[in-house]
Amino acid sequence: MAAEQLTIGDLAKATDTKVETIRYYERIALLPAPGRTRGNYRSYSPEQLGRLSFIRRARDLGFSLAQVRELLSLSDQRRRSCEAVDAIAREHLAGVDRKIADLAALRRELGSIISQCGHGTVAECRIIEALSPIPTVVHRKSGKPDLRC
Amino acid sequence: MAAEQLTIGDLAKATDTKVETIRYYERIALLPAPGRTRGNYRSYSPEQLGRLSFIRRARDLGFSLAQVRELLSLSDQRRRSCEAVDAIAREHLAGVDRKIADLAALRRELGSIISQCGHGTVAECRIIEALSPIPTVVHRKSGKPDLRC
DNA sequence: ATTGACCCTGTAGTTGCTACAGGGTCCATA
DNA sequence: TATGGACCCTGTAGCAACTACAGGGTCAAT
Repeated sequence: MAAEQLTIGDLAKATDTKVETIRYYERIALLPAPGRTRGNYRSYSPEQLGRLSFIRRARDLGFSLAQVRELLSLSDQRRRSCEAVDAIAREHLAGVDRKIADLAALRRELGSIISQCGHGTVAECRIIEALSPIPTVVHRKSGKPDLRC
Repeated sequence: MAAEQLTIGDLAKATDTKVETIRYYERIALLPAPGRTRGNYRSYSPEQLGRLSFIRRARDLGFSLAQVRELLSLSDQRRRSCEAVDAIAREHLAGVDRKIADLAALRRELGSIISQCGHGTVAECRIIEALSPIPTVVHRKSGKPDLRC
């Protein structure tokens, strides 16, 4: 392989990505199909390494592949205002904030359920109990049963 | 349909679950196959409603289907100690804590990247820059490129 | 010549649903 | 009695974002 060129394994090591994942990115056209060697091995330029690093970094930060795709296409239009880039990042940040809030609420509830466990038998277990809301079943004369927790 | 029996739609409404999801739970044997009416409609007992409620509540609390399966099988052994139940719940709680910590770290990093955006052109955009660590090329044996901004 | 590490394609699995397509059933109303 | 609409049935395929083979080919060193 020529001096500057890299195998898929090199790329994988450099970016801490599985070889299969790189081929997957190629299949979904996130990475352009690289050249091939005489033996039909993929042969990457350093530029492709940069592109893959970008993708992996964005993925590590929790951007979806759709967002990554958009960021990549924006980053190619160097003279444009970076407003759209900023918007994507802010939107993602808001999503992360929502997720944190949701998990915090969940954590509180889970913690309180666990704290009630008296370590007795399953029959008396408060955890199981807390997970078993019994919905009331009300059969109405003129229609479908009305059921709620 | 007999007095106490419920259709799949009743169950869906009562537990805020899609009909397809209930059939999916049956397919993966999380719910037992119910009886059928003459017209081949699924016919559920209130007991099945309780089981589905349990599943949905646990899912809402972030337990995986594998964990739900385990909790369900434990909850059937009423005379056992609830140690195992407690362990699953605690393990899940620890997982939630890890996720919160990860997201908080991500949030900090994302926030700092965004704050550096000068709102100029894409060429000068710090967000894109922060996402584009240029890895050192060539065949390295150990370590990966420094992907920090 | 042989080994072993690497590469190739293609397909199927993962998790937890969700969305049809193409039919059948049930019941109230005209 | 016919018909319309709401509900139900099975089966299959799709989503994200990979991951894991199977069954082979290539390459460099010994």
